Amino acid sequence: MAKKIPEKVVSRLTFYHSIVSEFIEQNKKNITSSQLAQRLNIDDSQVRKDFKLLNEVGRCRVGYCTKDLKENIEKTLGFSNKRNAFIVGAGHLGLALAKYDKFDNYGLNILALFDNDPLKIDMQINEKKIYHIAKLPELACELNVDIAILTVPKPFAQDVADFLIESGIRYIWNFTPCVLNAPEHIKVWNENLMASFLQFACKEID
Amino acid sequence: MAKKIPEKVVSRLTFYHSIVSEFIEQNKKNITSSQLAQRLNIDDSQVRKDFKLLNEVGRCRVGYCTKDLKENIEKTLGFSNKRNAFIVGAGHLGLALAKYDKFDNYGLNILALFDNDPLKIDMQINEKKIYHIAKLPELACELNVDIAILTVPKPFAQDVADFLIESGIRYIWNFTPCVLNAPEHIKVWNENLMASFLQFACKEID
DNA sequence: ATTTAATGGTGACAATTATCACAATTGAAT
DNA sequence: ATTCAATTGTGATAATTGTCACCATTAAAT
Ligand SMILES: NC(=O)c1ccc[n+]([C@@H]2O[C@H](COP(=O)([O-])OP(=O)(O)OC[C@H]3O[C@@H](n4cnc5c(N)ncnc54)[C@H](O)[C@@H]3O)[C@@H](O)[C@H]2O)c1
Ligand SMILES: NC(=O)c1ccc[n+]([C@@H]2O[C@H](COP(=O)([O-])OP(=O)(O)OC[C@H]3O[C@@H](n4cnc5c(N)ncnc54)[C@H](O)[C@@H]3O)[C@@H](O)[C@H]2O)c1
Repeated sequence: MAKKIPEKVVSRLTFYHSIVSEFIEQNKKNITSSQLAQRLNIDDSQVRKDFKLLNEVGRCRVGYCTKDLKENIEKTLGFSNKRNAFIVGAGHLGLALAKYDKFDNYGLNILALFDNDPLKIDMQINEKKIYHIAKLPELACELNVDIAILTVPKPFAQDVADFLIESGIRYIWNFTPCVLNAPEHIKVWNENLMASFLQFACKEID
Repeated sequence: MAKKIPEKVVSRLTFYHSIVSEFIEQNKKNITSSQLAQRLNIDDSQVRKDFKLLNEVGRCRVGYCTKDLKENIEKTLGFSNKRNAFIVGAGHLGLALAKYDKFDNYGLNILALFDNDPLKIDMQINEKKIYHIAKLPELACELNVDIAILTVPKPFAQDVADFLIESGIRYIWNFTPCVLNAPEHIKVWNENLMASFLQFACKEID
């Protein structure tokens, strides 16, 4: 195993997966590289190159078998390789992420949310409970969670991150507009919506 | 003008901007490539290469002037080049985006939100009003808006997108897990959180 | 004035990613 | 059976992106 899949390919694979799932729902047995390419606005040879990485073979004049393809993508991206995580900050964004149906299926198990607003404590969202942030160290240890999704307001982001790190969190998926300061052994992944928009804006609008 | 800035560089520039702004708040006059690199966990020569693209020159043993650098990044990324947009779907995610303070500063003007839930109509969020979705065609025309940020639940995504396109929307920033079907002249930009996580997961956690 | 060490600048190279062109295959039409 | 056209597979090539090594510069220390 352990074939390294390039970053961009990973991104496309998730899109292929989504489209293929749709085809399967519509009882379509096959899908061609150009059907996928058209939908994503990319070159069809790109699609075939991607599938070659997965050792997925198609048939001329027919395309790829949707069922096989879907399973292959799921295996490649490791959707069955579950990872546990907490959401920290049960505000609008935190709740939206907790509701996002894809995470559960795709290997990211969100076990609970945390907040410091007394009104929110003990609420349930999508079968996940909201705990007081003070409970996090204990629960992180107990449930063996080392991934946190950070969605608190900007002014508190650094302090909360420090607290998470003290609590044993090793991986922070950062949705706040702060570029966090963290020791080297902590992995921070900044979600960068602004950059995403600017690329959209530059590439597509100018 | 019109120097093309590569995609990855755009992403890093937004991070540099954030960190430099912080330095300026702290009254720091200069910042070095290695300070920036360390914070972002990248190579310091990368930072210098990026700045070379902006024609930003630093001084040996001193670094880059924070004020100049910030202005340069803002000019390069076109923050003053305002674009108007609507948010369609005023749920958790839509409201979180409406509250995200960065957009306004960085050239994306969100003028209003739209929903079909009577309870939400006429509410205000962050000085933006929520309108009934039926009002969208008229307002899009009147306010000259051709960008929509799509945050409705998955089952309605395609139908709503079709409606947006009929209403004159040309650019759709799609936050739903659907890969939308759209005619060629419509630009769709899929925000892909799953891919983002998988990259984080693969690169950093394995 | 001289030395030193931190820092920027840059060319060479390596790795990744995308595009193009076209041969090979094969289902379907005749 | 033969032809045709759609489709995959893939090598060549181009474009983008990242890393490394090392020189040049200069503020600070002596
Ligand atoms: N990066 C992005 O793309 C993006 C997009 C939208 C929003 N955001 C950011 O996400 C963050 C959350 O946005 P939102 O709209 O959900 O805000 P919100 O105000 O709705 O939610 C923040 C939540 O954090 C909680 N909180 C505050 N301090 C806390 C603490 N010390 N410990 C635990 N919980 C705490 C609050 O009680 C609240 O429930 C903001 O930083 C926002 O800028 C980022
Ligand atoms: N791509 C991502 O990274 C990501 C992350 C989180 C959520 N999401 C997606 O974003 C979408 C919204 O998530 P959410 O948590 O905000 O959901 P939500 O249910 O809180 O909000 C959806 C809103 O859309 C409104 N709506 C429904 N049908 C409509 C219609 N026809 N016209 C106008 N408005 C309509 C609803 O009234 C509601 O206010 C979902 O598709 C979700 O899967 C995507």
